[in-house]
Amino acid sequence: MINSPERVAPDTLARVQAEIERLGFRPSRAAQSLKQERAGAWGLELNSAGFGRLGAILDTFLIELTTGAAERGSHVVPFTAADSAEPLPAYERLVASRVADGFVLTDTRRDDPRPAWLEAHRVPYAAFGRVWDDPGITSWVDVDGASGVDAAVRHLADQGYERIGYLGWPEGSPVGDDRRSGWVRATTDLGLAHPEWQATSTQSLPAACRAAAGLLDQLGLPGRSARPGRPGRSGPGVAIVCASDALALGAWRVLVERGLEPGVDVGLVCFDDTDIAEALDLSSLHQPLDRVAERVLHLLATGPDSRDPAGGLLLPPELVVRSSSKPAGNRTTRKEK
Amino acid sequence: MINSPERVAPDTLARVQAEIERLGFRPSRAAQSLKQERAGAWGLELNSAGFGRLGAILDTFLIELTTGAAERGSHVVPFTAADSAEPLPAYERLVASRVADGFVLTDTRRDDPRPAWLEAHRVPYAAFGRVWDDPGITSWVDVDGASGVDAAVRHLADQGYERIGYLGWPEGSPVGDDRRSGWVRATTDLGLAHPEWQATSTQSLPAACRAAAGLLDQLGLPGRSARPGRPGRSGPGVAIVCASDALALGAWRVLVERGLEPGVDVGLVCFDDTDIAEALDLSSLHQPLDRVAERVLHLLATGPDSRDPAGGLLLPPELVVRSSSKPAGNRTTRKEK
DNA sequence: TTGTACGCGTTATCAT
DNA sequence: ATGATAACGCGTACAA
Repeated sequence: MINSPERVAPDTLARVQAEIERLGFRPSRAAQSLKQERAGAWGLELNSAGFGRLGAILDTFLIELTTGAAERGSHVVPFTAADSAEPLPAYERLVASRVADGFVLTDTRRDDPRPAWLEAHRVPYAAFGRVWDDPGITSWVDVDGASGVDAAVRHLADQGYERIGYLGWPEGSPVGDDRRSGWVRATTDLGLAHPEWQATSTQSLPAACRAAAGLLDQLGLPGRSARPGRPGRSGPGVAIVCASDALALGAWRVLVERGLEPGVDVGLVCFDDTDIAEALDLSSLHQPLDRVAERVLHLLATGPDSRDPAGGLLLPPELVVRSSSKPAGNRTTRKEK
Repeated sequence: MINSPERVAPDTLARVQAEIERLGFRPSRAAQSLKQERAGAWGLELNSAGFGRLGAILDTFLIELTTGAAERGSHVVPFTAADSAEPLPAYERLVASRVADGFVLTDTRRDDPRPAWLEAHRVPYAAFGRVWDDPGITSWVDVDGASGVDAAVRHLADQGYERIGYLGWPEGSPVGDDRRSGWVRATTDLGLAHPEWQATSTQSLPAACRAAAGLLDQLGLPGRSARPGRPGRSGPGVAIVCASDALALGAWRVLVERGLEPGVDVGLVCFDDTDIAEALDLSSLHQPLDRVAERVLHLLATGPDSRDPAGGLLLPPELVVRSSSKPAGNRTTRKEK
């Protein structure tokens, strides 16, 4: 009766509604789950690695996911795998005890055992991050790193920077290679290609600093000693695009140490738009996590769209322009909060 | 039979176990919840403010909480309040539909409506963060900011720093005032008290930089220009304790801009031990989130301990010593990863 | 249009 | 020691 109000007399409906209000009645989730044979919840594996790699991204994603799920009458159940190298038992438990109807995958990687296992057990899932192992799997959403970096390069070029280098992760990581390819593509298109203007580093700060320092030297940047009077510019504008906020922090540090100001002296754009980017006022590529969450939940609810067998969905990140990509000439005020 | 194996004949038990294995039987969580009239889950409100203020702390806390809950056979159900200023309806919904048996509160604040509401409705809860409004409530765990900062000051004094300033948040926030009191206490105890050696700032970087610069001037620190040859030390060692990693980032920037090296030239210790502290190699006060989570879950499971009516539990943070609090003389190697 | 009865999967109680 | 049964709260199919 509650679930099909149109089949009931108006006055009885009103009477029932009144009682519901009066008693504060809410259906019991457990009883609903039992009857409907579905939990009304999606599992989300929390692995410290994921939080680490994604920086402050995953917590925002969790909020979006939680909010979106609530709008669709579901919950998110976070869980951890005892051994993050062997995540399957944890998934199996949740499925077997029917705590989760399906899963949201994050931190997808090469040789990820989860998609195959979930397919084999006919457990619904949707991934934030491409499913790299099987192009036939389309149940994912990801952020288009290449087009993001491409846009960053074009933005820098628009701002007048001409010598645009790239500070990325060592080759081999799918995400890193994807992002780098955007730099290659855009600099080539713009006639600014210099394949040697790149450096790689892990996420560790000392390594990032070393890599950034080397890259800046390559790009022909004068050290602090060479510019005592701080003249406007010392040649064609130099800029760096970084594959992550952590790398950008290293580059930022080197700039500050050399007495250079991000933006004015060297352009800097990074990926992920975490707290760090905001704190340092760095231009950054912001991932549309709300739309990712929406899409993931949609995939979960409906299954991969059979009309769209082409593949998963690639969402472009949005470039948030801050002072680190504004040359002196282009800005009105400086360092105002 | 499963739940009281001692009341069953050994051979039948074995037979049943074998079938359980063979069939892969797992009790349905929904049916259990229905029968036992408890959800087996604890609600956790996710508000962007909390994630913001706590920095990268809350995501780690969530992992600890999730892991700990799993060990006790429960789950964590994250949820968001549509209007974070009016969180109660969201709590009410979860209670009414019996999705959560109780709640973990974070981001407790003055005039927090949640504890009173939960008490009134006899809903179990435990807070990470003191319940400021009612000293009679003991269902909380918190990190002892005062003793943490106290320890940081003593550590700096041990390392030979003598002029120890404090960079904190504006007065009025309970957490900030608590941390500051540790500085007051320790400097007084050590005979190093200089109430004027403090500055306040919000979490924003420009503000933090301004405050840090002013504080350093007060502490009598020479600028870069005054120490061209970089002599070992230019007077009694200067150090700053910061109320957060964000403030420390501001202080760090000012130091680097002035050509000073954290630790060698100016001691620096901060609170929270987020990625930033680790990245910049800053000594930091690490919150024992695993123990906080343990205790919160314990409180939830047993209710506030009636034998311990004194109040909640205050856990001391652990000082992680990195290069930013090691004067040149005390260190063996520098800047090694 | 309204009422009733069954069953979802467990657990606990009660006879056997 | 074991097997049968009721009830947890809801949704739905079917009867009235």
